[in-house]
Amino acid sequence: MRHYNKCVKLGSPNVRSPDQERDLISLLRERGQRVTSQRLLILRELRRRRRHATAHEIRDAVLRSLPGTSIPTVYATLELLVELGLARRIDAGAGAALYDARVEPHQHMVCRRCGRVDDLDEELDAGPLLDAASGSGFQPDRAELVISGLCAACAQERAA
Amino acid sequence: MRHYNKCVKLGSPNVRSPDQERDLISLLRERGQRVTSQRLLILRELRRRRRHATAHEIRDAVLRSLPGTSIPTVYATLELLVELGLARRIDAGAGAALYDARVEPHQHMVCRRCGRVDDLDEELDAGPLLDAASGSGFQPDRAELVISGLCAACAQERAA
DNA sequence: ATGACTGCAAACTCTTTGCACAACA
DNA sequence: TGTTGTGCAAAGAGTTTGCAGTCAT
Repeated sequence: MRHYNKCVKLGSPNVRSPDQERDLISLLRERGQRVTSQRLLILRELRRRRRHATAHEIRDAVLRSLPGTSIPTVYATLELLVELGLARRIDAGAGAALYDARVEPHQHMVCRRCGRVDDLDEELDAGPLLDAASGSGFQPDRAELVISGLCAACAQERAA
Repeated sequence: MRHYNKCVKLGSPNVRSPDQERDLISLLRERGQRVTSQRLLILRELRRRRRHATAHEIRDAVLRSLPGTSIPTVYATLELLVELGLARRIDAGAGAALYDARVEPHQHMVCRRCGRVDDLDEELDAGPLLDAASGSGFQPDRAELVISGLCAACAQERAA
């Protein structure tokens, strides 16, 4: 017999206003899936950050208001959010995967020295590429551009 | 005292004709680095494959002609080849990193179901993106586009 | 009440590191 | 001969899996 932390109930004072997560709630109900405090808070934390976050960063943040939240739950929830179209997963280099609540199209710049990832809000005309992909029998879903190089800080350090 | 496998000497019958790796040899000599049979064979194996390969696939292939080749050596060599501009590293999804001897610009399609990675030989006009990146202080190095979706086989299976 | 979800522990994979020996130059 | 490179073992990081117990519905 093992000892388990109790889950925090939905009515918990830590999960007061799920107004911001209405979209998640209705998507979950549509699919017959449950609305849990973990799911609400993980999305809230992801949205609160301007920068991309790793699963572990999200977990640390969620732990403050929802102690006991486990890493497997964070991973499962982030993957669920991606599936629901409420988050994006960015594979930048070998390290940890990044998650981002900004789902509107934008590109990323990855520093090859410090690993920093920044957004690049510039239009990308991926149309011809997607057409070419379709032509080969592939069913394209989305296109993601990653620009690698040196971030401003690392470039300056290296010049010195 | 530990027991070590002997390295295979350069003159080994397994590394007969390094003609195809002349570029690697001269690059190494320029930098004062050594020409080893591991480096020659790893590049040869990488070039022999039409598809991208993981470090472990390369190791398995190299092991046949050069028993004892170790994983750390394969990783170090692949990274060296990338640094020398003779190979490319592709980060497609969470799994293993892929390496590719095709260094001329081309894009990749990743199947979100089976993980298959295919080349897409289509021009990508990343100029404006790179300019925008430069404008923000970033020093762009290269741009890589990954299109995710369903490969032909998986799309067909799913339709059935 | 019941089945989906969570926490926990541990396994798994990929990659990197430290050190002793080997081999290119 | 000197120093770079390699093999080996093991550590490290990130992620996934199995199972028992819990909570939204």
